[in-house]
Amino acid sequence: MITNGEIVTILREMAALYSMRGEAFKPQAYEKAAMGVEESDDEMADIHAKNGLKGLEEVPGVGRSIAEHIEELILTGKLHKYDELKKNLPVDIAGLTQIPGVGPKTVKTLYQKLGVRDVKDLEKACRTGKVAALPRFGKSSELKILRGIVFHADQSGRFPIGLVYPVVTRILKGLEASPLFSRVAVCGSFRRQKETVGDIDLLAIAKDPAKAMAHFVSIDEVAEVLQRGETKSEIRLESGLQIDMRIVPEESWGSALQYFTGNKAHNIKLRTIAMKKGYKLSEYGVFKGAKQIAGKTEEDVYQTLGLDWIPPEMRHDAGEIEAAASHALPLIIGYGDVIGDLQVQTNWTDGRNSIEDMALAAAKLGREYIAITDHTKSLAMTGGLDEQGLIKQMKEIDRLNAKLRGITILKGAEVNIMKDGSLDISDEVLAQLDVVGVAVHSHFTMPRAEMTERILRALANPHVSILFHPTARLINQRPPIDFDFEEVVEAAKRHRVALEIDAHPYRLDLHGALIRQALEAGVKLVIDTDAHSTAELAFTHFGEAQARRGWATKADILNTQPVDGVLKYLGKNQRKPRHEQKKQAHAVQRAGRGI
DNA sequence: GCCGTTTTCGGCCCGACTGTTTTCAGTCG
Repeated sequence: MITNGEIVTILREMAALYSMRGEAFKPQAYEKAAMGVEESDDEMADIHAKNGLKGLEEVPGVGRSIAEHIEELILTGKLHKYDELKKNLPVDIAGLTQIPGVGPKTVKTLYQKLGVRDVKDLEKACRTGKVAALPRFGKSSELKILRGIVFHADQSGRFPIGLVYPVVTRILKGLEASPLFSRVAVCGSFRRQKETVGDIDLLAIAKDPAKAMAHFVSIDEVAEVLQRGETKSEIRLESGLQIDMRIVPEESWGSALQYFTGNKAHNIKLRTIAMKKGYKLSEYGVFKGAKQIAGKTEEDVYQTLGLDWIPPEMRHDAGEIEAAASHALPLIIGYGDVIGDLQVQTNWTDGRNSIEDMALAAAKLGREYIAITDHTKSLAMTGGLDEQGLIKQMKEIDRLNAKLRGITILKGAEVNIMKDGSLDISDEVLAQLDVVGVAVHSHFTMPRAEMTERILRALANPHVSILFHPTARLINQRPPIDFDFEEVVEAAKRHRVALEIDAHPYRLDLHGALIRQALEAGVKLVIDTDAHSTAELAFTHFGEAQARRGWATKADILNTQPVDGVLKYLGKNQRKPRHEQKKQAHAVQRAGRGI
């Protein structure tokens, strides 16, 4: 099956190919369509299977003609038009244009004049000085391309936000402390708290921009200055992370903040709205003719366009603009609203710290309760606990709860879902736990139908309270498992099982679109850190960001409530079966005693 | 090629930086 990613790559190449032919507006159209596919929550193949060509045409930027292209790709895996265009230019366009400074026109010139087909050819051409000899090229163009190639070879792709968060926070603090800047903010995907960030966009106000820029390009960790101007500069840190800075006049702060936060699709829509109202929107403000009518704050930019202010996490043209226009944006959960953590690992299995250390560290962060959820026995590599281990751990938790003040420790487990959907801990022991999380940790590539069955069977166990990291993806490392999310959501609702937003920076699972889908079905969610050390207990922030992107309110997230509320909700999940079990047990006992 | 509270035709987001040009094309975000 062809994936959205593959379709996006082909549409982007088509855009480049048309651009090389000097076509005027097709390139933008294909670019836009690529963006629409990229932002789509659903696979094009699924949309096509359900609603055919019509369904595809509903994707933003996709019209009749591109929908037919996508259909052809889905059905045959090929695209005639693409092959035809490519015949004249049989080169690795996607690869070449990934190199900074190399765009479609450059690719064309390089092929026609030097026969460059891929990055390897280009590197050779650069090293032999052939590129510098081309018209409109020179020594420094050649060097820039070469540097781009070398950089790309050992560092490609995007960084998980959790990885860059400490670095960015530190740099931001440093710049804020400098008297040269009167204001500094991080924009871009970092401000939107996207799961991964490609580079960091800084925005600043400075009395003396030249001096301020000079300071910026010489901060400690800089490995290379890529660009340096009066109002715009780019640097690369030793870690490979690129940081751009723009300095804007004070009266443009709000519109610049808005503009550089994006995302692109969101911005294009805003500009279109501005245009229709007879305004012009740029990073410098909202203008009516030559007169600036808004832009000092982000709020007044949105207001001038007839919109409520939209939280950055929601800005990716997924209905938020329409909701803002009709004043129907939900009041989403705030940072710090989560007061408990329902997935925490300790040194009883693969965590680094003791139960007590984790509890104390969580209390320090202001958490009111945590659930200890160590792995279970079938996950041998983690030293998973068996029934006896869990019973022993419960006693230790009782001891600590009697001793510690200010935090409640709940008894839990991250119970492994076996290949057939059964759980590897007996119901008798599960019944004694406060929090039974279940999760998939193996056999990730099962066919969709089987995987769905597997999860449904696990959720049907009456003791289960939470489905941990439902898609099991690892960002940049492992794709999500394939299952029918709709069916799982329905089952979760039926069995009163909460779905987890795992805040660990490599998981962030569920992601925004799935969160919205779960909430629309009326399922409750929890935000957990999945911490394996005391330091990782701070990950909650990233889970809250995911929840905000998924339009979740405070009421949608169980662990924004005090511990009693959570236990009550989880208990309801278990009460009936537990009650019946007890009745049964009593009956057995009575029978045994001959009563 | 897409799209529509100005449009089914006629528009299409906007601006900075670089390199190499002697006024601007290409790239990027």
